Amino acid sequence: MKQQDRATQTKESILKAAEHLFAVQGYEATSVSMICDAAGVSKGAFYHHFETKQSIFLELMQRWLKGLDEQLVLIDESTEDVKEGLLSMGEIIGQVLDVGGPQLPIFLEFWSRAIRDPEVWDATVEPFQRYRDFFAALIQRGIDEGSLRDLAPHNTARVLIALAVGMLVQGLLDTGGEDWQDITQEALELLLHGIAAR
Amino acid sequence: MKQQDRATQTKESILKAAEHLFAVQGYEATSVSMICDAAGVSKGAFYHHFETKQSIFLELMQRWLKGLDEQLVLIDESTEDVKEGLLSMGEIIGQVLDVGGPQLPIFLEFWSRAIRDPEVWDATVEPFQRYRDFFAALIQRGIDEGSLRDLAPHNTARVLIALAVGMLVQGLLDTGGEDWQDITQEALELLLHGIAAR
DNA sequence: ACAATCATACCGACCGGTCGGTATGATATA
DNA sequence: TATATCATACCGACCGGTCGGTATGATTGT
Repeated sequence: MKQQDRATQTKESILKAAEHLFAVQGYEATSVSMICDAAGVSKGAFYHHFETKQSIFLELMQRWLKGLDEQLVLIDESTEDVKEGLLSMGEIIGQVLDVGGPQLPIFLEFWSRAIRDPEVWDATVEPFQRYRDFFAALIQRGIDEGSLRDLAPHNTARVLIALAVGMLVQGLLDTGGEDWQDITQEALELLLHGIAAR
Repeated sequence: MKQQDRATQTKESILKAAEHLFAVQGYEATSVSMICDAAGVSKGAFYHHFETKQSIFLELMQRWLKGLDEQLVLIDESTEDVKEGLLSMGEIIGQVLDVGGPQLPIFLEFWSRAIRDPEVWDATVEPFQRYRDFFAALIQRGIDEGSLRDLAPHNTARVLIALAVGMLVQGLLDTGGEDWQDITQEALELLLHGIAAR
């Protein structure tokens, strides 16, 4: 096999092992050695491909958010009706809880880190502000076309994000088998009642 | 001075130092030795009063939640109108962000722990389910007296909690000087528009 | 004397990260 | 094509340091 192929394969197996261990045990509780063992790779290999332990998380986060970004763009393009676009956020949350469920706990860990570490903040929080701006723009569109009340778009977007984040956190911590996608959908409809033009 | 008085004083100074350090640096980043240094106390004293490092956090959490409980009871008693009672949640969030602001980041840290550690879960998450039940009861009251639409009270309560949690998280992570109490108040009014009987 | 309260010294595990060295594929030269 | 040279990928022992926790003795009020 070519040298480069082998290299990327190694790096990929490290990333995969790290992703799994982070999800199951959390970030702090996972040591670099454990990642190496799980990946069947030496510590030297690890530090050949990654500068620090934190850098591997940041790379994982980047990939993860990229997927979210694409979903948002998809919604943006396929959305004619503004209200419908806002409602579709419920689907996203359901998908996020389904697909990325096991890895979501790391977010809590890194949100708390983001408060003190600017590098972590850039990688984990800043993207969410982009999402907020996205929704704010969508809301502005709704106001312009007269389907939404004339509310401050940014604040309203904050409310939407708050709803999403709060639902995610509850979904993580509540052990019961609630269907959070349904609940979120319901909540969005309630909110829309308040936001929609009369 | 009496021996017991001195003992409680020591314990209190340990708690105070821990609370401060946890707030500033986070839980994991704060070592037992640091707490002892800050409290002007030896490690022996620490482990005389607390079984483990985690136990000191649990005690702090208990006290903290007790304060929240009292506020809720206060609202419950002084509330004649259901809608008004729900709106007052906005004030609570504002107060929480004001008073307990510096210590809130620890919540993120322990929510992520709560997912794996049942003891932490009991101390940090279970209380919030009581709050949810509280709001569910309030909503039920509103439905009974006809001021609210006939929606599933538990799910609606979840939405309220989600809003609160989401606002708190954003308040922690957004560096800008937004007035989250105002925004929350606005959000609650929007939601009430959707919930209120027509 | 005796128990509660605290100080000191210390333990063993583990952590993120480094470093000297090697194995192996890529590349240039003849 | 054969060989010398070099760069990349990887190994695994090891380091300084920190951590939560313990064992034991001194002090002090009762």
